[in-house]
This record gives sequence, structure tokens and C-alpha cells, in this order.
Amino acid sequence: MPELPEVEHLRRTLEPALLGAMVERAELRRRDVLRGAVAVGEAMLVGGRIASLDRRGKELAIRCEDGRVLCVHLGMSGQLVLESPVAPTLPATHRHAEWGLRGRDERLFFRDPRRFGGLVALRDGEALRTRWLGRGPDAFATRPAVVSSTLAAQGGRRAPIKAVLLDQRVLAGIGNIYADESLFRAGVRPDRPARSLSLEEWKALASALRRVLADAVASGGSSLRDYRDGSGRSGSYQRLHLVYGRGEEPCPRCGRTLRSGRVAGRTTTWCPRCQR
DNA sequence: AGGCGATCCTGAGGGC
DNA sequence: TGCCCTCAGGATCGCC
Repeated sequence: MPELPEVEHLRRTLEPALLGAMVERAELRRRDVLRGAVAVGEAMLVGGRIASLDRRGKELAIRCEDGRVLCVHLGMSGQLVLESPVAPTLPATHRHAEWGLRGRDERLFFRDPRRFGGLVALRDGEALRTRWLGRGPDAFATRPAVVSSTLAAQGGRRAPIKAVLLDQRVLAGIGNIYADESLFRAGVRPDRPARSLSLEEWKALASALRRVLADAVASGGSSLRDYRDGSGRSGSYQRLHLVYGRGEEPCPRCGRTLRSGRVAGRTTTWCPRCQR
């Protein structure tokens, strides 16, 4: 389940290969994977030269020198991989989009079995700026002090703190895995109403988030099932998960059995002793 | 208006 | 072995 660390690692693995590349041809096998009121060839960046790969939260934006932007959402099972036709790294199924680059054998593929992800075409950088205004500051690229004050500004809400962490309009990039991992490290119960947190707890949460996201990016993200980077390689941060997916196992800190339940509509795991 | 449940989709995994 | 049911979840929509 790609969240911020997976998308950031993906961005880093694709950037050196894609910067300056000319998009020679593109094929969209499933039209409904693409959103945006732009003709397909134009949307798929055909004829453009890639100028940058940017990220905000879980969204990746491929920008061309002519201004066009194609946003990529991985959703739950999305993959964006540069692959040699003679050495495929991914299954041939569910490849909804393909790009060919001038002078290159490798092709870029967007693969997404569950289709919670997709592509969004935008006319220019201004449209991207407007789009990204709708979501909060990036949870990783933003200084912890600002993350802390951004979160604390939500301190009036009755919603559980986990729902606030998952709300992309507040902070961009956190999903189920990194919400549970940072709440555990901060010692905060996921079902606590946001308005019950103290300033100290907001600070602890901001610094736990920073540490978890930085470690996960450094590990190449978490690969539970589908996630692969731009070269088709898995991440390894799943080995460092302390609570996510470990319901009924002993707490790695105190040994008490980890509890599992639904918070904010998501499966959530926490330690009833270490998290208050 | 904020919070929450339903919805989309496919494949894995468990039970029988 | 094979079938069927449940579950996983990001973002969006509609309801209360």
C-alpha cells in the first residue's frame, strides 16, 4: 500500500532515468484510468521532454518542459516501473498505460490491478499548484515544528487522532501503516479524540512521524504485496514495522499482547499499555 | 459542518 | 482440489 515513503522512493529511483527524456509514444489501454479533460496523446505527454518529477504526499507529478503535467496516483496496488522488454520484472496483466522514450529500449509502465490508482492530466504548473493547494503540507518535506503546529491546529476536532493523520487535507502522505507506526512510537492511542491531545503529545507525534517516514524512505518503503520501486525492486521497511499487521503478537516494547480493531474505518493495531 | 459509512476493485487466504 | 466468502484499503460521495 503505497504511502509517502514508497512514492518518494519511487520518485528517487525514476528521476535519474526520466529527467530529460523525450516521450516518443504512449498507449492507454484502459481509458478510465486517465482523468482530466485533455486529449489522450496530450495527456500522456507525447512529444514532451520530462523536466521534473515532483511529489506531494502520495501523489507523483511528471512535468514536461512545455508545462504539461501528468499526476500519478498509485492507490493501493499501483506500480510505475521502467522495464526492458526482454527482462520484464512485473506480470503482464493490468498494465493500463505504457510509454516509449526516444532512444531507449526500456518502457515505462503503469500497472494497477485494483485500479484504486490512476492518472490525472493537467494543462500546466498552475493547475498543479491549484490541485495541491487542496491538500496539507507534505508530511516528510515539512519541518517537524511546522508538522507539530499543523496537527495541533486540528486540536479542536472530536475525530480520533488517527482520522486526523489520515486526512490528506491536514497533512499529505500518511496512510494506514505510517499512522499506526508513528502513533505507537509517540505513545498515543489511535482512538483518542484529537482534542484530548496535549501540546507535548502533538510534539511527540510530529517527531515520531518524522523519524518513521525518514527511516521508511531510507529502507525503500514497505512492500507488503504489490509495492515495487521504479526498477521493480521491493522495499524492506516492513521488517521494521513494530505494530502494523502484528495484532495478537507481543508488544516489542513491553511484551503485552497488541490489540487490533477498527479506528477511523481502518484496521488499527496498538499496544494498550504503551499507548495512552 | 464535521464525522462516518458505503463504494469502487482484484487477489490472497481461510474454511469446508 | 476447488469453490466461496472475507478482507485489504485511498479517495470520494452522500447521508445524518
